[in-house]
Amino acid sequence: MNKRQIQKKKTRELILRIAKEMFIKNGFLNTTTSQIAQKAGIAHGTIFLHFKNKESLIIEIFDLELEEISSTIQELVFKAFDLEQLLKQYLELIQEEEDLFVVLARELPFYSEELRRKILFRESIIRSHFHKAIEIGIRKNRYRDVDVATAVTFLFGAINHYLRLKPIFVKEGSVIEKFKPSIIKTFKHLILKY
Amino acid sequence: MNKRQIQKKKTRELILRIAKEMFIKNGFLNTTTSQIAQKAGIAHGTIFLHFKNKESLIIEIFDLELEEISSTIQELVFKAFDLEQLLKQYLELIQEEEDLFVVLARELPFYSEELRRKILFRESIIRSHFHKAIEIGIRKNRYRDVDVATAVTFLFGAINHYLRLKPIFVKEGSVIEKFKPSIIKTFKHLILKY
DNA sequence: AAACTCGGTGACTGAGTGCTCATCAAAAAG
DNA sequence: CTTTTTGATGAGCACTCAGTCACCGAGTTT
Repeated sequence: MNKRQIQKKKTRELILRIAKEMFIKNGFLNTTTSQIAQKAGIAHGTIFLHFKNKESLIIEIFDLELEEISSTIQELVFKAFDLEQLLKQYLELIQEEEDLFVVLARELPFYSEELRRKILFRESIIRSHFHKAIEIGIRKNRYRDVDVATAVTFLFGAINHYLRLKPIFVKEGSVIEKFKPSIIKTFKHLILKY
Repeated sequence: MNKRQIQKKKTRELILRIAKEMFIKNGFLNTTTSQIAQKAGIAHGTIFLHFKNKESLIIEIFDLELEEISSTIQELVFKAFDLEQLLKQYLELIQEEEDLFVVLARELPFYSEELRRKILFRESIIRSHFHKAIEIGIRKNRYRDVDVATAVTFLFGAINHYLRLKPIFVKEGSVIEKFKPSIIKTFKHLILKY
């Protein structure tokens, strides 16, 4: 790898890093390519030297992210095949660093078919892990015999509902931190036998 | 009221009606003022004769809508002070005609402070009704002693989750209709004693 | 019937967008 | 050292948007 190739790779990675940062902070639609270029300290046109267009830029970022989160969750499920632990660790995971997926999911209806399909695919992966964990609890006779798919929707919906509102409440200084433990506690309470 | 004033009022109402229709269909951000004017058969500039800007247009629509839904829900709670019935009727209500609020909530993070506050206010009204209904169930010893606020979030989250995905699934022809009864059934199952 | 009023018009503005391409300069090749 | 290659540049393109304003003509008043 010569000097030119190294520089090129570096610029490419810089764009990816800055773009991801800004997409997370402001969403996809609210981030302009000019802003990305400006913050990265490169020319506007450089972005389109490395990526066909704005969409293929986020798709690459999303795919990298998907790979990472998939292996993380997979690991998580293997380590803790128990709903409560899984739930707790998942909440910590998405709490720790603002997740690109969560931000993208907010703008879901406005994206291209391709990106939407990818986002829903990621969602289905996470859902399937919760599904499995609940199913096992039922089989072990620890959980009530509920409709698993709907229970997962409740769970997922509550988490997303919280994440959707989080940036607003955080900005307004309201305390919503107790939400995390209470989600775990309540769902446990709801699903455990007596 | 002379001819001119009648015409003016008529035009104003036409704009409100068409705009609401289009905001529901395509969202606020994806509807242009030109589109509204074109569909209403008026000049683009006429809109700004009646409303200061695009935002004050939707705010007026939203306020009218809020008034209507508030009284409807209030009535609903008085008629059926029981969670299952309330839930069922609420789901039917938002199912029947695509709700402006639901559409707006999808774009929530991208709006002005004022509009966001209004949307969250409407949300809090609905939540409080569910809250009340669950609390009563617990007091009557029919429901399990859960954390009510979180239970409402589960419920609300599940409904919103469904509504958020609905337009996508409907477009793709997938069947999601069984979701509505299963949400009621599962929540009832989760919250009822034994 | 003339003068005035005022709601409606739509070409226009200017700020923004994603994206392009002639040009440049530094690195690589000869 | 000279020529060629190539990544980066940024002014500028075509386009979209919300919002403006000089003008028109029907309605109202005198």
